[in-house]
Amino acid sequence: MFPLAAYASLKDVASLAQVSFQTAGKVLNGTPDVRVSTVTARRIFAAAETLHYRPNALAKSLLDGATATIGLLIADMTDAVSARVAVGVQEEAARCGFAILLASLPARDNNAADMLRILLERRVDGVILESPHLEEDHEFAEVARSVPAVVLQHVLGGRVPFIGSDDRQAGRIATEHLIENGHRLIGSITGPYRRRAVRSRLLGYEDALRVAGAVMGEDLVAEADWSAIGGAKAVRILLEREPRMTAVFVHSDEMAIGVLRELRSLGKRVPDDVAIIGCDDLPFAELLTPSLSSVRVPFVEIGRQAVTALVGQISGRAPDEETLLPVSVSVRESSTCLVPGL
Amino acid sequence: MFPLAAYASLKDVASLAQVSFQTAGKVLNGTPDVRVSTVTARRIFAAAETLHYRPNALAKSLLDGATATIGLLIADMTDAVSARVAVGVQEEAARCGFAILLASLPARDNNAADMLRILLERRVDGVILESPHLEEDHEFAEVARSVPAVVLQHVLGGRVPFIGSDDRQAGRIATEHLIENGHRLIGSITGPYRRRAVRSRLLGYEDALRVAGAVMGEDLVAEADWSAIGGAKAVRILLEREPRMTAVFVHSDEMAIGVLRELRSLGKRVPDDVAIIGCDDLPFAELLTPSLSSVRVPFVEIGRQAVTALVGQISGRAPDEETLLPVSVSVRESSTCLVPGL
DNA sequence: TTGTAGGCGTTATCAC
DNA sequence: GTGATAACGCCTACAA
Repeated sequence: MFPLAAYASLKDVASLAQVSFQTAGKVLNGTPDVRVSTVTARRIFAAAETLHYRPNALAKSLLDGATATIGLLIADMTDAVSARVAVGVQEEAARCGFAILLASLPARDNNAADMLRILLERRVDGVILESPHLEEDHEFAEVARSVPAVVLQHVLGGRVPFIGSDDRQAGRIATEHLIENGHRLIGSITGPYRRRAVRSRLLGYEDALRVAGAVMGEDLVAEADWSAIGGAKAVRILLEREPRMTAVFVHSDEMAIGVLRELRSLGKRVPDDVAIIGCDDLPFAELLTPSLSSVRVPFVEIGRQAVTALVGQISGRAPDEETLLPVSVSVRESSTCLVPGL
Repeated sequence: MFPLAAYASLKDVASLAQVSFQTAGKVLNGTPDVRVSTVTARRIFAAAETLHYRPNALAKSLLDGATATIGLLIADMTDAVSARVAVGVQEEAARCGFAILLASLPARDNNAADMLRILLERRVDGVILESPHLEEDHEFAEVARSVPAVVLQHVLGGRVPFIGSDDRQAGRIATEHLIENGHRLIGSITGPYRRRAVRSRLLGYEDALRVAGAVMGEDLVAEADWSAIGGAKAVRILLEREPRMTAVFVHSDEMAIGVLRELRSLGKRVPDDVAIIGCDDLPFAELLTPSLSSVRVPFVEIGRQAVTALVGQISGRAPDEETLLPVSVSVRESSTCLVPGL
């Protein structure tokens, strides 16, 4: 309960052990050429023990210019996706001996610059940037390029190593899954078009439709805002435009919640009347009724690989410009007719 | 994309601006007695700009013995509860100008000591400790007492400021809610007894039963392990012991998922045959079918207040020994008969 | 108006 | 075997 000033220093230890602080340092670090009498050494260890001595990493960092700390900028930790990424980052960082300096930026105030300042002033060895809404921010991209960094969403001008999931594949396999279940008139409820991931998923969706010779058209696509309410509105619009639609690929599980609710209140059964597949495969997907099929995105793994790439980069290895992790389909009730053969 | 060594220092700025580094420092810090010619000042600012100068917080910390950084030890960020606490911590810390150094400890290896070492060596000004499974760890408690700290679960020997929710009240109001809905034979599915929060909730449950003159007894209580599967097993045991039981207070939403499933597979309707109320009120509670009533615990607020208390403590204010935040009941379908008057 | 001196806790190098 | 010196980047107090 005593203030930081009470952290013991090497000098405190040394004076208690009655040696010079350099000797104390050598002994405590196990320096190879420790030609110190066993008695002295024991005295030093004892002193360190009683004073709860802990080396001051700040001083060390000042010397060798590295902090063994990674800055993690996360858009919103409440968000299940961000939280999962953070877990992966933390796990792998711990394994590599790196600490995590955390900064998150509630969308309300656009204080990304402030947050980055906090990280950079503390001399993090590199940063991992997860902040979708800054995808089009010039200054943000500039900073990302000025420091060892890995981004989890594309950044204006590129030239920063990117780790993410294969969004085009996500759109494709989701749609293929619906096609395999006999659907031909398949809609899509997307996130905001300005997000690159959204456009990629849309491309994948179209890939699958084209290959299958299924119906395509603007009427079948509705843009929403990632929210459940947005999803609900979008599905209503789609059904007005194309009442015969029998399946929908929704770009996020969150929006899919709204879709399921809206369909229920419209008297449509899922999956019998309309099949649904979401995207992200968050834990709650299997808790919904009907349970929600979804494209599994390996968020934790993305976090882990971001650290791997960043640590590599910090130690001088040239990083890959882009790493795309594969996704898969988690099949559940919302996309599979309970009466097969239909 | 260049290494940390490339961070510009005050000296770099000074030599580019052709002044001594002390002058540069004064100008950039806006020191009150800046009697520097406007031209010189402008030169210095320009130099700082082109070099992307950022003060080195490490060096500053070395001088004044404070890092404006809080260590956050979180049991498991995957856990929705921990994640919410982290959000509150991050929010409030940002507001107070503190950074967060994150350490989490996957239960598997008991490396709490390692994690704390990482934080302490980096000279955090204080720590916030959320690690339920260390509630009975002596060494852990010892460390918590040796540094400005706030704990989010009780700690062996006490004497560390605690912030949490009023668990006894949680047990009481959950049970009262069931009683008000006409139930007399009310079971409880708890977390592990060794957890203090569990024992408190149990006390609150008994308080409510006693006041109402409702049935009490060991047969009505089953201990589980926080998991959905554990919840499922527990409810089956309770019903074997007391088939007439009409309501259950479950100590976590996670366990309540298992309870809902088990009841469904036993052919029991919720809430008509058995009413359920969970605890935590995580976002998924309202997504379940039937939607789950739950005791709302203000996790984000707990995180915020932990920071407030810690920052106070760091700046010398004596902290409260214990702060208990009030909880409330979120009423949903699982605990309220759709046919009122029954 | 600008520059100098000393020190924060370390470690590396080198001398006794 | 042990200790002195210098350096990392910054700040405060003081001298020119």
